[in-house]
Amino acid sequence: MQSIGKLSETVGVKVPTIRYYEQIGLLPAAERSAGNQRLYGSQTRERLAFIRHARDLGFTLDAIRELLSLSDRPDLPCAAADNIARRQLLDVKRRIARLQALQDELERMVIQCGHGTISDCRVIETLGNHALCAHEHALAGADAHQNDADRAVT
Amino acid sequence: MQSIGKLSETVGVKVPTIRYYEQIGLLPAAERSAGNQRLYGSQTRERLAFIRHARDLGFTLDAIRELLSLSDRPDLPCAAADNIARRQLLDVKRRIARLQALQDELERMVIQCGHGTISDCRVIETLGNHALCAHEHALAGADAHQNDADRAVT
DNA sequence: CTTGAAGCTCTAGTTGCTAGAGGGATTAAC
DNA sequence: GTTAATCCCTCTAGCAACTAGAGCTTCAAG
Repeated sequence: MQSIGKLSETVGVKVPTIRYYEQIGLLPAAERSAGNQRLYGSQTRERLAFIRHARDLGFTLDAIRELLSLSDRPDLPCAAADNIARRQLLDVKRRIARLQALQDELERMVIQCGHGTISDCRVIETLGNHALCAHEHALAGADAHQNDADRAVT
Repeated sequence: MQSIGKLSETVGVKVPTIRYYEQIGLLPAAERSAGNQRLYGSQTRERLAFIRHARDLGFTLDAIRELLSLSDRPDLPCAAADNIARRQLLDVKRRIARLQALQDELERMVIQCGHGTISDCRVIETLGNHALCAHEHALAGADAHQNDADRAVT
């Protein structure tokens, strides 16, 4: 049985985050010592490691919740888990594509900077006048108004 | 002079977002009509377009605040603006690199899925056991505990 | 037995918005 | 001229996924 601090250390998740996961029901309520301190066994440790790993791969807590409930039912077909992972993969691919467009634009901006004064700064000018852009990045594409997922790229 | 709705439409920023920008001081307090409704001229419209464009390129509101205050002083050297853009570019590059690692890992997970039951699901198994990963993505690298910027990748 | 670290609960803050309640203003049709 | 629809106003609260801090208790080492 480990204290929350030890668990934090071994799994690599901060103490308040572990408490937060318990609070939102991702982790079961921990056992307590005589003095009301949380104690963890190997089962919760593994669950936390699972969460940590999935977070590292960019899954949302909601997706992780789903994956965890799937992993509790080993007899079900794995299509659902597969789908979640595929969705995540698509999401990652979309984000990469968008970031790459941003990278191009930023590179253009930075390269063109003549290091003079603000009044002829390419960075400021390009930001102020979208027409100077090489391509469209988020603006005026298929959907002029971007959605949350697009915003989340930052 | 435009109403907030028209401004929203022409610039492509939602009405509550415009009010929010005013509230946090990114936009000046708008003029008001006799009936207390906001009215906007071309100057604020341009400022908003600047903000919109910079947001699209992934700049934080703080960075945008800085860029805006720079653009108000055309006589200053443009090194500061250049630096902000360079920082942003580095950030984008780091994010792309990290997302690409995630993409690889997710692809491996998905490809190996035998479409059997959860009990032999590669997705679940890989998430539960980080040792199965091909490389290290965020875990156990130079710094075991990831920082905010890494998290922000989602 | 004391001291300092680690733990506890609770509230509030972060970023960049978004949603909703409960009202007033404006405009177009009739 | 009025009425209905649509806009706009302010204010508060909520989202994800934590993080930080206050003010307290418990534990482990010396």
